[in-house]
Amino acid sequence: MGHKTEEVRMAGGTARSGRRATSADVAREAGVSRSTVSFVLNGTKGQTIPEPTRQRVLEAAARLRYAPSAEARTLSRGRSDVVLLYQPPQLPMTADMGALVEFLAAEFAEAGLTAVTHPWSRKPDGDVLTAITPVAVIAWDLPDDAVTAMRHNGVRAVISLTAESDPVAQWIWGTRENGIARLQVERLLSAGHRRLGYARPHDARLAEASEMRLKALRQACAAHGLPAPVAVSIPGDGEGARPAADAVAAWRELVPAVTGVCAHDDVAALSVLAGLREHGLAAPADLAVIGAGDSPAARLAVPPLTMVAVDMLVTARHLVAAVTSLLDGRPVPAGPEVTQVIERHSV
Amino acid sequence: MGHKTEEVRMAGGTARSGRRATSADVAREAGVSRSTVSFVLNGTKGQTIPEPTRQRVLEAAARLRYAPSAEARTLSRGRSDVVLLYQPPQLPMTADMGALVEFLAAEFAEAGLTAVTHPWSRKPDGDVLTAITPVAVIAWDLPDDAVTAMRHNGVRAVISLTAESDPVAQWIWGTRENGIARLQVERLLSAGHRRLGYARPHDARLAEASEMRLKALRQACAAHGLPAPVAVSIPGDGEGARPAADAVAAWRELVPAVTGVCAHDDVAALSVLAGLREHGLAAPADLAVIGAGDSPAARLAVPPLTMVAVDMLVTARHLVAAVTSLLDGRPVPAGPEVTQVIERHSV
DNA sequence: CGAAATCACTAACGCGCGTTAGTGACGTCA
DNA sequence: TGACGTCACTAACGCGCGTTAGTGATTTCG
Repeated sequence: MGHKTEEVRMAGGTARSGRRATSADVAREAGVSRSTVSFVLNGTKGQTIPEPTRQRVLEAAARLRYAPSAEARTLSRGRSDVVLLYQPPQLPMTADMGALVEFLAAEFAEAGLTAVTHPWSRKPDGDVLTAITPVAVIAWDLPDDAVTAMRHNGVRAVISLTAESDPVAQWIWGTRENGIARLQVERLLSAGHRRLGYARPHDARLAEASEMRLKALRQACAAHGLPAPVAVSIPGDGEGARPAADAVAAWRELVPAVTGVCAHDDVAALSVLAGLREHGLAAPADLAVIGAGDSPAARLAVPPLTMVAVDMLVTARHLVAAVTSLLDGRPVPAGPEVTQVIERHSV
Repeated sequence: MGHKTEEVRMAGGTARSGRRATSADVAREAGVSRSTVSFVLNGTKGQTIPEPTRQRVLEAAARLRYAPSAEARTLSRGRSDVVLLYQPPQLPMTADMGALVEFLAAEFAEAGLTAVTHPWSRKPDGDVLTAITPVAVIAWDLPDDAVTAMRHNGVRAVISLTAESDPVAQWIWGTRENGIARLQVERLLSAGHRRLGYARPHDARLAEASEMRLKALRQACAAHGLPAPVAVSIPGDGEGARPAADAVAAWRELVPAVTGVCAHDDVAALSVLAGLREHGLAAPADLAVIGAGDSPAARLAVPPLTMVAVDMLVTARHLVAAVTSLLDGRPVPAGPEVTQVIERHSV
C-alpha cells in the first residue's frame, strides 16, 4: 500500500475550509514547501532564504492568521514551554498569593515560558500532567514516587516545597519563613516584649504551614534567649469573636503573661484584635500584635496592623530563576531576602 | 526511499532507556501491537479483547508507568480537554476569586475537562493559546477579532464577560451584579435609608467593574423610586484613612444627606468604616454600610460588616454548565440566583 | 573550463497517539 | 463442504510540526 503522506500539492485554492490554518496551508498559499515555511517562521539558522520568498511566506501566514499548533510543536520538539503551578489547598488563594502568581506569569513569560496554575483541593488531580505535559512543576507536597513519575514523563524541573533536599524549599523555609519569624520576634523584642505568643491561622488548610512557622518562631526566640512562643489556635468558624477572646485570655492569664503576639497572617492578626475588643482591651497597650503578609484589611484595621511583608515580585523572580537554572542544568542561585517590617500601630 | 515508520518490532528488550514510556513500549512489553494497547486502554467499543490479553496489556502499562502523551492525543483527536481561565487584571485575585477558581477546577474535572488559569496584567499574553490550545476559554474582555481568531484556531467555546451577546456575560451582569445591587439597596431601604451612596473600590484595576456595579445600583434605586446613588471614590494608596474620611464627609454634607452606603467590595466597606472612625463616628448609627463579597476581614471588622455574599460554588457550577453546553452545541441554561444578605451589624 | 562550493529549495522521517481497513483463524449454518 | 460470520488481532494513515538529508541550479575558484 502506497504511502505518501504529504507534499501532495493541491491543485489550486487556498486553505481547507473551516479548520484552523496549518503550516501546509501557508506553504500552499505562498507557493513553497512546508519546510521553507518552517524555516522562515522559526528563523532556522543555517538556512538561507532570499528576502522575496521570506516576505511571501510571512504575508501568507498573516493572511491565513496562522498560529502554529502547540501540540504538534511540543510533540516534535520533545518538550513544551508550560510551567505548571500545581496550586495546593495548603496555599489558599489570598490577594498576596494572587499577586505572586501574576508576577510569576509575567516573569516566566519574560523567560519564554508560559506559567499556568491548576488548583486542586478535594484530591490531587494528576490528570493535569496528562493534559498539559509541562516542562516544570512547582507544587507543595509531592510524594517521592510522584516526583520520579513526573521526571520520567518529561517534566524537567520539579520543585516540591516540602522536600528537604529541594533548594527552593530550603529557601522558602530557611530564608522566607525564617525571615518572617525573625522580624516578628525582633520587632516585638525591640518594643520590650519578652514573652511571646503565636496566633495560629484560622484556616484549617494552613495547619502544615502553621507548624513550619511555629518552628521558625521557636528558633528566632531561642536565638534571642527568649522562651518558646505560646501557640494558640483561633478557630475562625461561625460568627462573633468569642474564640478569639478565649485565646487572648489564655495569653494574658499566663505567668508571666504573654505581652506580644506574632500572628500567622493578616486574618489571624485581625482575629486577635477582635478578641482584645471583646475584653474591652486594645493593641498595643494591652497586647502587641504583629502580623505577616500585608493586605488592605491590615491597613484598615483598628489599630492599623504592624506587619511583616513579603516582597512577592522578588519572590517571583527568584522562583523563575530557580526553574530556569534547573532547566539549564545550572545550580539554583542563592535566594534573596524578601521580608520587611511595615510599621503601623499595633506594636 | 523506503518508508516504514512503525511496527518494526525490536528484537527483544523492554522500553527504550531514559525517555518516557510510549504506547509502543507497552505494546512491546505485552507482546501485542500498538493498536491493541490503544483499544484496551481506551476501552474502544466495537473491539473484542479477551481477558488474558487485556490483563497483559494493563500490567505492562502499569509496570512501565505508562501515561499517554497529551500532545499526541489531542493532536490525533483534534481537540484537547483544557479549559483556559484567562484571568484578567480587571478581576484581581481575592480569597473569593480563589475559591471560585478552585471550585471551577473541581467541577470541570467532574465534567472530564481540565481547568487551568493564566493571569496576565501588563499585556494580554496571547502566547498561552499557542502554548495550550484549549477547547474553551473564559476571559474578561476579548476584542472581536481575538474571539474569531480563537474560534478559528480550534477553541470551541469562548466566553467573554464584556460581550453584549454572550449569555454568560448576560448572567453575570444581569443576575449576579444586579442581585448584589438589588439586595444592597433593598437591605438599606428596609432600614429606612432612602438617600444612598456608592463606595467605589480602591483598586484602580476595578474601574470597569465599578462602572457596571454603579449602573446596576442606579437601576435598583430607580426600581424603588429612590434617587441615584452618590458614587465616591476612596483611593486606597498610602497609609491612613484621610481619603476615606473625606468621602464620608462628602456624603454627610449633602442635603439631604446620604445615610446608607453600598460598598463595592469588602475593602471598600472597610475603608468607609475607617473614614467614619476618623470623624469619631460609627456604623450603623451615623452611616449604614453594606458590602459585597464576604471575607474573614469583613466578619472581624468594627462593627462586623453586613454583606451581600455571592455563592461561588453555585457560580462555578453554572459556568461549567455553560461551557459544557456550548461544547455540546446546546443552548446555555438559565443562570441561578447566587446572592444572599449576610446579616451583621453595620446596617 | 571543470571541480567545488553555495544557494534555494523540497522530500521525507518521526514525535505518540486514535482509528480504520484489513487479515488470517476459527466456528456456524445450510 | 462451502459460504459466511465472528474473533483477535495487526498494518498503516494522518494529526501538524521540526528537522535532516538530499537535489538541481547557480556561482566561485584554481
